[in-house]
Amino acid sequence: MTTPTDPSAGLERFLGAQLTTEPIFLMARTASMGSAAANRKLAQLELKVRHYSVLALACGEEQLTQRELSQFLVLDPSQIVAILDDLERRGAVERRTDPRDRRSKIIAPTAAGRELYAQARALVESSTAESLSPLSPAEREQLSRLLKKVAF
Amino acid sequence: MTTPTDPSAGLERFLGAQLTTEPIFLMARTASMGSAAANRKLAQLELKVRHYSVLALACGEEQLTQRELSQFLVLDPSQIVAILDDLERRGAVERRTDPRDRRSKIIAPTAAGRELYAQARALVESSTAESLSPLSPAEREQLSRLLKKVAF
DNA sequence: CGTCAATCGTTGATAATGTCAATGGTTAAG
DNA sequence: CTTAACCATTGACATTATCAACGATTGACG
Repeated sequence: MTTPTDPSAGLERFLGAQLTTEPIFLMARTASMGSAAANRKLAQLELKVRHYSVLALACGEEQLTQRELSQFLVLDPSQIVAILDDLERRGAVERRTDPRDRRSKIIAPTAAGRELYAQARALVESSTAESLSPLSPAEREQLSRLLKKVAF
Repeated sequence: MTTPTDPSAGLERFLGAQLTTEPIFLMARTASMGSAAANRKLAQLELKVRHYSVLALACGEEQLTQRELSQFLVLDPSQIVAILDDLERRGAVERRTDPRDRRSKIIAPTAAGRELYAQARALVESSTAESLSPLSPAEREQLSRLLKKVAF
């Protein structure tokens, strides 16, 4: 189970580079590698992290409109449309016009959607477990905590 | 100096969502917002983070070939070509064929390039300062440390 | 009540990025 | 001297990002 073209090969020489200090670079790199890894795993369900994220939110407690999805995921509303078209075509979610505001639509998961989410979630979990393997459990907690603080 | 369309508006309702637990999502969101903010600042120098990153590495101690740049930045070699075309056209860097292996080229900064880097760096610093404002100095250190551990 | 501005999802056009195969020049191994 | 591998580059193509416009709906205000 070797990573195809491991990006961290013989780069030790440059670890002292000033860029390595910049959080923006570190975040870009980790996010890039992380989602790439997750995408590889999710491929067996014909999903991408984008779809997974939307599905996850749809399966949550709170009901989200597409507008809220776009804000939460930092994606253009038009992209949400595309993602939902995919998920709806697969019968994983439904669009229900919000009775309290008939302009917006609430995204609701189907039974199959919840099932799909469960499987996808397991894959993502294993993926992040691998990605964060250089960290101790305590450090992973720390990382999540700090990221969450920054993200909102 | 207000952020155009602040993505963190009235999202408190969803902070309990399970997605918020997933590091992959948190990293994607922070990286997305972070680089967007940095790009806005760098725009006044007609730069993007991509260019900044390459320029930064070029200005570092170690000499990098394009191949090494592509690995370090997790970008396809062809994209490095495009970025270097931009930077070289601006007279910020030069491509020098590596005397020890005439296949590869070493990227070297010009005087103007170093000057440009200095300005860009200041902008990026201020951008990350804003992005990480919810964190204490100690926490920022922590975050960088953990990210670096994951990134390599 | 009726206007009018604002908002939502959607579509479509266009730019920016990502991905991948193929090429000429170069190198290392045998 | 041949062959396989590697590098930068190009070009084709897919994915994603960005933005303007539209019909439908809402809320505010006269």
